Amino acid sequence: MMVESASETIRSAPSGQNGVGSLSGQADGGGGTGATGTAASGPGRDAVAAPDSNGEMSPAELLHLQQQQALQVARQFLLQQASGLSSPGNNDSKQTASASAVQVPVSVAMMSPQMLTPQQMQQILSPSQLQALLQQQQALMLQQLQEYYKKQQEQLHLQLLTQQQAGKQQPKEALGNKQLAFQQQLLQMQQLQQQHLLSLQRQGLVSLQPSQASGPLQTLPQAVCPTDLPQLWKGEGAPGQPAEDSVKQEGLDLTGTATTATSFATPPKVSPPLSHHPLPNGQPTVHTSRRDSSSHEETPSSHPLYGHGECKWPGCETLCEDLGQFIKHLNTEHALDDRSTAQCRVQMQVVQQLEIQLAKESERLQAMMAHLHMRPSEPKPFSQPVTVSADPFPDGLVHPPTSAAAPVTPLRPPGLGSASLHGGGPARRRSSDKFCSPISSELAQNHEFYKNADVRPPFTYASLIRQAILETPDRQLTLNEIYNWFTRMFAYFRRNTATWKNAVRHNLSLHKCFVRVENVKGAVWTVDEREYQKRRPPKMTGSPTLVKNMISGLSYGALNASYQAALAESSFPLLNSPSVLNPGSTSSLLPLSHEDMGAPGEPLPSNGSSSPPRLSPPQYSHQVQVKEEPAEVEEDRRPGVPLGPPNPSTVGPPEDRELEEELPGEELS
DNA sequence: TAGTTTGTAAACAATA
DNA sequence: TTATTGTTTACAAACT
Repeated sequence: MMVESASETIRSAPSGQNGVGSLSGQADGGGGTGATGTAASGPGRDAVAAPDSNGEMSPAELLHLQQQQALQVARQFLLQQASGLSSPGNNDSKQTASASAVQVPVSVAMMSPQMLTPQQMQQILSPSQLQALLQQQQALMLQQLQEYYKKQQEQLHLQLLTQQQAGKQQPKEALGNKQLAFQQQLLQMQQLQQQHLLSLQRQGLVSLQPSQASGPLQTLPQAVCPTDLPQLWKGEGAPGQPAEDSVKQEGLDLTGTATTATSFATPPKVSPPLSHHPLPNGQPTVHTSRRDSSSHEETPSSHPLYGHGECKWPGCETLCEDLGQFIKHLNTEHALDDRSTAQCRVQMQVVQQLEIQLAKESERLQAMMAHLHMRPSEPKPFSQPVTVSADPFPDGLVHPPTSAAAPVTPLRPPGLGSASLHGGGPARRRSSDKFCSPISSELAQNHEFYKNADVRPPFTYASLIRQAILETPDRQLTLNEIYNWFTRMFAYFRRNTATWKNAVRHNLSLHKCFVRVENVKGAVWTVDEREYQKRRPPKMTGSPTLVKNMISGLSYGALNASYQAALAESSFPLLNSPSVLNPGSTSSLLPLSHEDMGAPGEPLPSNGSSSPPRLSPPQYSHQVQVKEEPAEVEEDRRPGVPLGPPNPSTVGPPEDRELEEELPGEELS
């Protein structure tokens, strides 16, 4: 990404010795707050189609705006439809259906069609209930759809008229583009409507009967289609302006307005083999499906492009007495030519776009439903950390989707004071570090946030370094890996590299809790948990029970894994207690320090016993074996042998005694 | 108010 | 020679 390359640029700049790099880093840090590429490339569907800086709206922007509005309403409708499956509405059809005393469970009502299959519904409801419900929902949805699309199209029509009046002095071509955009918007709504109904039909919620298929679906466009709309397509294909060009233009507009439809940038290069009336083969459009499902089967005298005595070709409302006349009209007016091909392409793009948008909206809806569904089991936002991939964060919950399915809102995560947000000058994070939740859970919770938002994490360098190290199975990292962890986890650390890297190195050297170990591969850094705990004595202001739990939690939470492995054989009384010797509880608490235990009042990880152990005992032993040529290096660097370098042979009873002496006292002080 | 902790900057040395 | 890594000192700000 841009950010990476930018940071690499800074990094490659002369930095280390003379501090030149740090100067550049400072200048960088002081100024461009939030103007980084991270923010721009952040999660977001909002990052699409940035509007022009000029005040006037281009047709593409207008179209985009309208698409957004339409989608918004459609989304609401979808949600409404999902939640209102049996909600006691005031609808007429609903009331008629309620005569059959259909009582649908609330749980059913809360489910979306995506969540509740017809089979499940059949299990829940009796056949009569099911049928009544289906009929009722069908009528309700059709009516709602009708109303909704009517409204939207009326609105469009109004806007179109306004545009026409305003654009009277404008060149005809520009006006044509706008009209085309409007027409396309209209088409999109039609398609959305049809597609929605089709999806409902697929799910068995709506049985698209022929009469209904040709009812609202076909009457709607007609009912609300403004009289001047048919001229749009005709005008668009007027002589002197090749339809292909306008479509290309439109294709560009689509590219600009499509949210994620990258395929629009490359419209189909080969014109699909067009016959006179059918749509292109293989095109998964609603037209095709609808034709297959309804029109062709039951009424051979009908045509998907013909309804209510009108030609349903986009933009054409030519009145045709009968089907024969319509066919004639179709063959003459909509024959295989450039214009028809172009219109067909537009339609294809419309359908494509709608499919993508529908998929996105469905995905969003499912994520929302999933989120709402799991909410009751989510007692406290911060007390229950969430799993992030393989991170060894203590948890026991299902991680809510943080990917595209659930876009991360770049808001300040809860619990962060304003001080945690980076601003000018050095950030003094102690307050936030003190008040914030445990770093692991906080990180887990806001992993995506910190990853994408250019926000300074409210943790000290020491705690971050420790977290980085503890996240690895080996509990050791090279300096460069620590760097990478910082940049990977935090967008904030993708800039000012000289500054924070210096700080990292400084912290590594400064704090005794970070132990440098010579490995075969080179030097790696480990965490001496005991030293880390010493660093900042916890404040035991909670209830006696809390303090007690805290102490016991600390007793093994603060221990390095390897050290625990060694201690497992020792006679250390506390560690020999059943709870401590329980591999499950031990491992689940392993990454926690007193800081991770949270501030007083926060739930202790004792309730994390239900969460699965994060590391298996073999992993501990794996950690033990890491350092091959260590001990002497350690000893002459640090006065006391850290428990970080986990060689069982070097870790012995003296350590145990030391721990036995120090631990309770230091934690209680 | 003094001491501590933390962040930042910088100088310097060792090493790849 | 250069970049990276590691150590150390100094200073300022926030906090205890």
